[in-house]
Amino acid sequence: MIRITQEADYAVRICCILARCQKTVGASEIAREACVTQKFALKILRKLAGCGIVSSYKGAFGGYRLDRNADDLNVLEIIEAIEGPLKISKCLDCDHECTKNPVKDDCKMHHAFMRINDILTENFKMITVGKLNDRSISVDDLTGYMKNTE
Amino acid sequence: MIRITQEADYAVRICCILARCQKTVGASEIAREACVTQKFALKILRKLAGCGIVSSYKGAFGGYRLDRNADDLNVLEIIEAIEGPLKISKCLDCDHECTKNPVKDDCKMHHAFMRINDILTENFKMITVGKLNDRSISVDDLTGYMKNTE
DNA sequence: ATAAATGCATACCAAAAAGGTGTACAATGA
DNA sequence: TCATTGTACACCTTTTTGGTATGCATTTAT
Repeated sequence: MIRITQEADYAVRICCILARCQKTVGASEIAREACVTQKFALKILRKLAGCGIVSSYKGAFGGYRLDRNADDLNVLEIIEAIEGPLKISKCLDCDHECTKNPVKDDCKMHHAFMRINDILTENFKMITVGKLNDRSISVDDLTGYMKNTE
Repeated sequence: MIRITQEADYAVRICCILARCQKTVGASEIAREACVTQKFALKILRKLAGCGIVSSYKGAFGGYRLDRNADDLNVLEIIEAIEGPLKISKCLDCDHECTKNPVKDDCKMHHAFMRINDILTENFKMITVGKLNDRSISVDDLTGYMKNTE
């Protein structure tokens, strides 16, 4: 159903929260802020930590801290940290295998999906955590002018 | 995982096949061409028929026929015939309810997702069955120049 | 040292969605 | 009138999603 997962959605929200805090925050507080259970927050935070988006600190007064500048951290990175590389079709999973069509050049849909995938990728990349947190920014400014991939 | 369903993928392929045939084709032949079981093809074809994309004919020598001009039938319509309206986030499902955030204007992600959704919609709309079938068209021509939604 | 506070790793589970099948029926046309 | 086709709908199985449980490892305050 071409849909972002709840987990990735939470991940973006969590990054926004951490960007606003600018300090180490415990998982329980993050979970409360993001309206998600602590267990689930921990699972998400571990994935973000694994990709170098957040740093984790153990022990008393430990927690997580955003490891990146809010304006350099984009939504694509966060989504891919949770869901893996963005591929809108099985067709794009492996370079040498199209759905029911082994010859890549014979599968026009492969090219079509590849193009849509690029467009989606580019646009997620343009939305940064900084922009999401900036309440003064207008909807149209979120992705900026569309780049033509040509 | 932000992915087109296999069913929608088949649906597009089936429309491409029907566009090339230009005649009434039985479900069994369609299924064979699309490399899918007949039962599943029938399910897909019924959805396409329900949306007026194909017409169905019962009885001996019955089958399905594309009810639209290949150049006017775009991939968005086919996907939506199968999966329903394109909504990349739960956030967009109902106008008055954002995930864990009842006040729409407080949910920046709502706006971000809305914008991404529009971009995706526009681009799927630009890919027609005619273009997919036209072997002389280049990858870059598939969606044409990107429109800025501004 | 040691206890409390925290994160880590892994396995597990339930619900939902995706992908697909079975059965019985209805319409058509040769 | 019967073979051929589609229709309707309920059902099933597998995969993905969303989330939990358990036990362990690390850190810091005291």
